[in-house]
Amino acid sequence: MHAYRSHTCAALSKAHVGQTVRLSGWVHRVRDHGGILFIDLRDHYGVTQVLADPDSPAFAEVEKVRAEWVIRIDGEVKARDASLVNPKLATGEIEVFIREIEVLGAAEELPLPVFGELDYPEETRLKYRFLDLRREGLHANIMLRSGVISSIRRRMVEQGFTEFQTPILTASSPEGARDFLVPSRLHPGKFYALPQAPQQFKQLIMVAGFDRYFQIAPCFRDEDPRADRSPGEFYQLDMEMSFVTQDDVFAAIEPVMRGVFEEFGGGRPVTPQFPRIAYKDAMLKYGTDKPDLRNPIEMQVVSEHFAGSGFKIFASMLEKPGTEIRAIPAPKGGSRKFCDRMNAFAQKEGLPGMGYIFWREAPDQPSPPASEMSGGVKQDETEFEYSRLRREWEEKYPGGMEAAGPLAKNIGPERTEAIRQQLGLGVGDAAFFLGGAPDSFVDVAGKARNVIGDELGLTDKERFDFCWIVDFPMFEWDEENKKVDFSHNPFSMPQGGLEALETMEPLDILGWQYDIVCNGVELSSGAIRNHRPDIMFKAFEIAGYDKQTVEDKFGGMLNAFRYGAPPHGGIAPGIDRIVMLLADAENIREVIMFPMNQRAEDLMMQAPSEATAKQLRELNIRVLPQG
RNA sequence: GCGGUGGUAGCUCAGUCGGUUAGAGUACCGGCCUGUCACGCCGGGGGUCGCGGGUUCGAGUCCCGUCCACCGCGCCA
Repeated sequence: MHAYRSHTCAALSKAHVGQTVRLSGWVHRVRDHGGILFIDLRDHYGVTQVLADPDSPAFAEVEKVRAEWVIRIDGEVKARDASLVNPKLATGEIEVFIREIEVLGAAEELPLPVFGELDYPEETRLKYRFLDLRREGLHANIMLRSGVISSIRRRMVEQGFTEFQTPILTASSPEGARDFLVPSRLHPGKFYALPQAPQQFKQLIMVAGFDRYFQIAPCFRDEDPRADRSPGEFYQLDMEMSFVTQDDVFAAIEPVMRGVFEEFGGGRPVTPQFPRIAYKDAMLKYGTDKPDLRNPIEMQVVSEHFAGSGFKIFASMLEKPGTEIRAIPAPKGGSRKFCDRMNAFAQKEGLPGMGYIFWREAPDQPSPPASEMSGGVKQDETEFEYSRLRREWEEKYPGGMEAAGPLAKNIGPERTEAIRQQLGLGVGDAAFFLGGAPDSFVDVAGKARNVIGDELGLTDKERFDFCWIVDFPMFEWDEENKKVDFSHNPFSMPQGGLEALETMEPLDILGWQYDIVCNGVELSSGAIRNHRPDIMFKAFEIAGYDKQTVEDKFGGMLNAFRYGAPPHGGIAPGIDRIVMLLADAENIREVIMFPMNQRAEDLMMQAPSEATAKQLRELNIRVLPQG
């Protein structure tokens, strides 16, 4: 028999009854009844109940084991009585009667229990990551990650992509995030940089004629982390293809993403064909360029209903150029309580507030509360005002519907009704209104849309809703430096090519740039690249970089483009975020085997750490005292 | 760098208005228990209340400072 096991802890069933078997694993749980003792024995594959009683020669030894000891047992497979079968266990129809036991690895008192799915503090979990990884949830997430990556590889290879490795020790990139630097021993005073992405390499691979490249690529950026952004390093499905348009890239990657989410999404529906949403439309309808499409709410422009209206704040706002009033419809949000809560939310987010209207059934008797129907009019002078308003409302809302909220009163019934019809709302619904220069409120509008969708239960959580965000602007106005700058990737091809750059208003030029968004999470950015030096110089000129600067910074790639570069493009979906979505994880550490903490430290390996004097000497490096 | 929340037993947490010897569950140790699968019952050990200072007759609790963790902002082409 094998030294450690004849079967895994998931392998035994009724078919093995009567056999003598050998199992090894961790003691998951001990239940000692004195005269009989049960152990749930666990390995990577599953759990098997093993037991002993005084008839077993090993009984005295078995009584000594504790949680998380590693043991090997020999014993015989017994069927359980029908009443004793454990349906929660794959091996629940059998148990193994222990004849012999060997302790392979004892365990001290645990700093972190493996049994159970309680939450524990990050610090403990990271310091004892090997224990945390034994636990069911995290263990499953890591296996999921592995499955996702091999599925991606298979799908890419099936489509004719080839995986290549690109350098880890490379040159500092002048644009983008902060680099990790690695000192060069052979070149005192010089440094390598870890790649922020294999961007330039993959473009060079296209110039080199390999046509279709991909890589599960490690990327390094020395920036502060977030819950969904690990410190320092992360992985991308980096891919690039030649002789393609934007449509070709979509056609290549969309089935991979959809396939992976269908394969690992646990049956949750996946968008059959990813809709394409222009950046401009996304900002308008969703208040963000990474919309959660599970949320059905779409915002609309309603400026016309407020221009010249009795609601002076918006009316006078609209007299300034570049301002707008936008509405967030909130189906089923028609209660004062909810509306007030959302108004408070907007204020917490730094806006003066968020006006609202909500629609409800009109009371049978024409006696709406003074506070709603008559606005600021005092109680004792309302009688006349009342009946007039009442008549107006009843004419306008024959179904017995009335619009409540201060805004409705201020703009009057016609405008209120026009808004209702535009937004397609009815009794029980509400709408919120934000005004001003869109830049000043879209962020809050986008957040409010999320909160409304969540609170009203409009957002279906059991789905994966994908979309492409396309037509990103090539340039944006950099307020800080008072100049035009690239808004995303400077290496993207502008739509319209050189002619657009030469003739159009820079801020109106769109790029062949695109994002994949799923459930409000930006999974990746990509672009059709600018492979023409002349167009590149022109684009950089618009952003204020002269020819020499471009030569100095991107000489390597530019030089390659001078010797026959194919049109090419690609994208790079983030592996960690894909797995997060599939695992329903809020934190990226839940899908990374050995993550660092919020301060970019590895508490288990004690990284970063000081270098020895010898190491520093070899590298010609002196560490400055901390000031 | 800034803001928010937190730090009490190995672990998860409670601790009232500042007042007796700081508690519970779990883990650990001992005892009982032959059908449990979060086994049960009895008993025991275990504390620099993150750290430093202050107010007070008296501080886990209030004040100041500081450290640590997480979350967010800045940052992330």
